Amino acid sequence: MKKTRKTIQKELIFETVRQMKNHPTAEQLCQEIQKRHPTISKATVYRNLRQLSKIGKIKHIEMPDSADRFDHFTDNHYHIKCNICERVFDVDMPYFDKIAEMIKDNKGFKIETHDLVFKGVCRDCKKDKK
Amino acid sequence: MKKTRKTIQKELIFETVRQMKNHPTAEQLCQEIQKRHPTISKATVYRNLRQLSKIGKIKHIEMPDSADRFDHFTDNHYHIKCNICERVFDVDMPYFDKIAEMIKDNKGFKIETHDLVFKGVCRDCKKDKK
DNA sequence: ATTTATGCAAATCATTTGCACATAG
DNA sequence: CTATGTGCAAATGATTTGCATAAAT
Repeated sequence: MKKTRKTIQKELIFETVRQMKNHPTAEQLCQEIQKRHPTISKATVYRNLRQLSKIGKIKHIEMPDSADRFDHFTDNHYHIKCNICERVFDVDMPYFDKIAEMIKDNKGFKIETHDLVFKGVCRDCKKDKK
Repeated sequence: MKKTRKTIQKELIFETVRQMKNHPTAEQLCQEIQKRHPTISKATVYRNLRQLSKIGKIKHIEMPDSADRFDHFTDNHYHIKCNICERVFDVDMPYFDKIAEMIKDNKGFKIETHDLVFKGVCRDCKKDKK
C-alpha cells in the first residue's frame, strides 16, 4: 500500500473542510480555497477529498440527486436537504446501528454501509413562501 | 397543467419497466426497448421515465453513486446494492413510515421524503470470492 | 389546429483520468 | 532518487435541453 504525503494543498483542503461547517460541495470548497491559494486545481481538490475521506479524516456524504457534500464531523449521522435552498443540515437521529438491524431478511447479503438522506423544506424556506 | 399524451414510446417504456424486474437503469431500459423499436432515443426514454414516475406509475430509485434505477413496484420500500456486481435488490423492511419518526428534532423542517440505500456484498458475490 | 412528444446532437453537471512536471520523503 | 502529488485539459458518465419535425388530441 502506497503512502500518503503531506502537501500544502492537502492541508488547506482539510482545514477548509473543518472551517466550512455547511456541508460544502467539492466545487464550493475549491472556490473557498482559491481565495487563499488561487492556483489549486479542481482535480487536486477532488483527489484529496477522496483520500481524506478514505482515511476517515473527513466524511463524504453522497447525495442522490446532486453534488456530493463533505463534512468535518465524522461520526455516523444523517442529513436532511432542503429542496428549496439546497442547504444540507445534520439530523439528530442516534439510530445508525439500528437501521440495518431493521431489515427482516437480507437473503445472505452482507451489509457494509447505508446511505440515508431526508428531503423537505427547511424553516427559513417555509417562512419565505408566505 | 399540461396534459400527457399516449404514444407508442411511452407504452413501450412503461411495459418494459414492468417486465424488467431487476431495477434497470435508463440505459438498460433503452437498450432493451431498442430490440423491438430501434429508433427510440435515449432522450425519449429519460423524459418518459421522469413523467411516469411523477404520476406514480413507476418508481424512480435515486442511487447515490451511480445511475438511477427504475422499479415496477411502486409501494414504499428500500433497496440494497451489491458493491461487486452492482445489482440492486429489494429489501424487506416495512418501516418506511417509522424512519422519519425516529428523528429527534428536525428544527422546523418539513420532511417530505427520504432515500435509504444499503450497500454490501450479495450472496452470489460472497461465494465467488472463495 | 394546437400542443405535446420524438429524435438527434449538443449542452450540462459532477467527477475522473492521462500526462508532463513538481516536490516530499 | 523515486514515488506520490499537482495542474491542466480532456475524457467520462448520467442526464437534460434546444430545436426542427412528427404525431396525438
